[in-house]
Amino acid sequence: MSLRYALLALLTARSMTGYDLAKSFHSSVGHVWHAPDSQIYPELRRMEGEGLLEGTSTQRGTRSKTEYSITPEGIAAFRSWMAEPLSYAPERDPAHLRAAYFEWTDAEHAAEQLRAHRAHYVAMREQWQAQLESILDHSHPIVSHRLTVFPPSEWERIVAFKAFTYEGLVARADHEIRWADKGLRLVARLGG
Amino acid sequence: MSLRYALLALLTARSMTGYDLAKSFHSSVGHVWHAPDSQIYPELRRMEGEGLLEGTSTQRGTRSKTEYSITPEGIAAFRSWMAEPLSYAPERDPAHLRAAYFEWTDAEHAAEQLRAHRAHYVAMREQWQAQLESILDHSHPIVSHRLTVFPPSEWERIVAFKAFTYEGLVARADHEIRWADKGLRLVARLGG
DNA sequence: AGCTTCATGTAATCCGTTACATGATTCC
DNA sequence: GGAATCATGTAACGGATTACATGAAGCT
Repeated sequence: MSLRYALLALLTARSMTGYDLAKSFHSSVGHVWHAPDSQIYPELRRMEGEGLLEGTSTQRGTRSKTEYSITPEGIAAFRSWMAEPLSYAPERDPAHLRAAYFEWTDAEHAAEQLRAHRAHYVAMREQWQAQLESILDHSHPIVSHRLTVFPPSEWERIVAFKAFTYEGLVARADHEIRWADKGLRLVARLGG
Repeated sequence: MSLRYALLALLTARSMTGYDLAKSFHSSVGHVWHAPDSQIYPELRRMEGEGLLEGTSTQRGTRSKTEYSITPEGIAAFRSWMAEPLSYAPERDPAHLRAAYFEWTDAEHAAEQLRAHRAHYVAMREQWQAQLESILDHSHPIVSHRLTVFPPSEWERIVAFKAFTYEGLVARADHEIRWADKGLRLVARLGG
């Protein structure tokens, strides 16, 4: 359900073809809300059908591409989603589920899982940190373009909320890394 | 996919009827991996069909109940899942997605979301903390029963890994609470 | 001549969500 | 007599995953 709002968010800054949108998506909001292309294209179609987007197809030789722009109804839908209370999905955490039963495997396997957990969040942390830095110094292409289409009075808010978001994610990654390290020490102490 | 392993985990300690299993589930593993009854019952059937569980139906008047016990194949499946590397689901975080675009709503709505985020994790923290305490002092009914069926040499590991799991979740809740507080200060500073 | 990028998807399947359904028994 | 608990589910739907598919244009 959030996918469409992530797409609308991008389209508030500029119109794009499905392909460009998918690319922008992967290099920005996609770090917070992942979706594969195979979900993006059909969703754009559906949104067009519901009047949230307007699509203009252009032919170029045999190939066609569709440029999507957000409609006033799309903006209204995005705004009303923004004001709606969020509902929190019930917890479903495979890594912690695993960890709770580590006594069912040996020290080596348990340590391996924890190293994988650590590595995963180190990689995520890197991505999020890179996003954060490019947001703060305005070098992020999507954010910097957004600043050109909105008045300077909004710039601080635009940047601050995105920075706040990614700072939260970086801190979360740090927490997961610390948790994995603690687990590794525990496994080492308890042995196999 | 994890649901069945969460169910197997419970059944490694004792056989139970579907109903009792569902109840145990909600008061233990369910805090890490949520599932509604409507998912649990059919999953048990499927697992029985695959030979991971053995079900014995007993009639009591007009009603019947099925007692499930884990089979050797079930134990093997659980062990092999425990040794398997985990695959990490791509990030999909509605709260952070929202926060990234707070400039699209007013200070009051943004603050409201952050207060809801905070309240959600305060409630989760309480649950996780309660689990943690009852694990550490062995008053948790499911854990304490587990200790009676496994040799004392395993007790330390059984308890330590569960405590480690819930400590991680408590710390995560703390992090989310701090993030929300930081957001509230930011919203207050930037105004509406 | 071959690799990357452009430009789109379809199909099958699975997992999970939501809402609804039923009726007996035991405890107060 | 009424509420809580026992004891199960089914049905419909929706979102996400995985694998696969196609083929041209442009750059080296």
